[in-house]
Amino acid sequence: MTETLAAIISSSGPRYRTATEYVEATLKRAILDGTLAPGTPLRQEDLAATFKVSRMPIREALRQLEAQALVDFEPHRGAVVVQITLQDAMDNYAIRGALEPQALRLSMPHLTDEDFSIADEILSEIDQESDPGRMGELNRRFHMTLYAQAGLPRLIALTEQHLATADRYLRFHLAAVGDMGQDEHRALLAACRGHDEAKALAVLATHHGRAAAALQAFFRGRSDTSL
Amino acid sequence: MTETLAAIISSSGPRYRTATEYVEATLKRAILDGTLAPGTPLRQEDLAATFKVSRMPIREALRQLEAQALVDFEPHRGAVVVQITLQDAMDNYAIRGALEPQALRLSMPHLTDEDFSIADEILSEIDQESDPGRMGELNRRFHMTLYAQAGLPRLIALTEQHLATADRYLRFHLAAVGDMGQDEHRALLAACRGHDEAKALAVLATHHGRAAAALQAFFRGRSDTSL
DNA sequence: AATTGTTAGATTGGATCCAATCGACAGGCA
DNA sequence: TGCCTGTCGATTGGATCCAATCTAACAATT
Repeated sequence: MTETLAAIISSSGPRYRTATEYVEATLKRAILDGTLAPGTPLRQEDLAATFKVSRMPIREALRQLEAQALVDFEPHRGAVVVQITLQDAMDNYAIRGALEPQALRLSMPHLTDEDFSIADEILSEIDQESDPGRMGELNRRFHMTLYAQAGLPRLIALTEQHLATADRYLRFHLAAVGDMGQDEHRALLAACRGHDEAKALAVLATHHGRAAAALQAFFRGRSDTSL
Repeated sequence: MTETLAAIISSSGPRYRTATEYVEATLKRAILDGTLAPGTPLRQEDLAATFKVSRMPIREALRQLEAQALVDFEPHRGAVVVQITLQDAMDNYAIRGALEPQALRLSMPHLTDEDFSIADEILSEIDQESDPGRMGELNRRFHMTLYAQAGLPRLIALTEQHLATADRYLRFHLAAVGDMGQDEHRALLAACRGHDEAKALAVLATHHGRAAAALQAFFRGRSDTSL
């Protein structure tokens, strides 16, 4: 874990205002993209050394991640990256199955031609991409583009957060199915272009249903339901 | 603020495992029930003195509250209780308008007679209650009773969290309307008893719509949209 | 008089230190 | 042998300390 994490750290992107912010964002990315596997214990001392800060910003960052259900905290026993369970995955699909249609409904009437062409472009990129991590990001960006005009920042942020945690499952889905439903993506985009709300919502529901079913199948092929 | 907060602290309820847990739960309750008004600056030193702990557990608790969008953090300027804006309230209604029907749909088929009688009892309590803070809690418990059998812990927790933040608006709603829709509560419960999913979802949508409209009216009667 | 530069106090961010708790292992005892 | 218990190292929870930054008041200059 340490090498890869150190690599992420040095690959400087945006500048952060505080160490806590920086640690939180980096750890979050590492958990979501699988660099930090489920169940990994997060030793404060080790992380402090890796990030070259004291334990305090680490602790604050871990608390924030706890509130986002990305790490589990057990008093005096430390934090671990939360496991991926079939239960949690289904839970996530149920939440997104509620939030995304709402976001889409509110956003659809205000989508612009520019939004549509951005979405088009993302779909092309997905076709050419093979790296699962990057595909997850593109998938998320495609969906969020369609929800972006909902006009309600909290709803949008919440939806994005749950789409992001789905990245953790998406890699298994990809392993099982091989594609991520580009046909449905295109059908969804077409329905949005045509301002056909009913059609768009139906396609979105199908999209979610297929993904959930694929993930269930993946877990059924395994002995345990956690990982 | 200090007196009331101190009262909350001394009114010992459950025992907490760590000071951080305790501070977080107490601050959260104080923010949600209005003891800590929107915009209140949260000085770490003051809170530490009030809670009789050092600043560190305070900081960790504040970070968790930040992740729950209950306090705003500005680097080197401290934390303040987030403002209540019409925008945020509408955002909250949109989120609950997505989550609660989903929770109800999944829970309804598994509701037991005991659940129904618990819900009955809560409705009676609401009738006899006049304190706004306590009414908010009872309202939340009524709704959550109907969602409790959804079987998906994250969905339930997320729904409860957003119902809880609604307590912050509920007092204005109560001030404007005077009652909290007990007729609709009873209609909703009856529909659940009769396993009439369509009816229950329709009543729930009406319930939300009325509440949102009342809150908009309340804000329209004011010069600004924040508070 | 208004604006800008400066400085002191308050407050937070981060580091270091100490105390409390947990886990593992070794040894005593039935 | 199996179980209980006590001790020790590792690790976290919490306290204290120092550095960085912000705010506000005041002085100086135009």
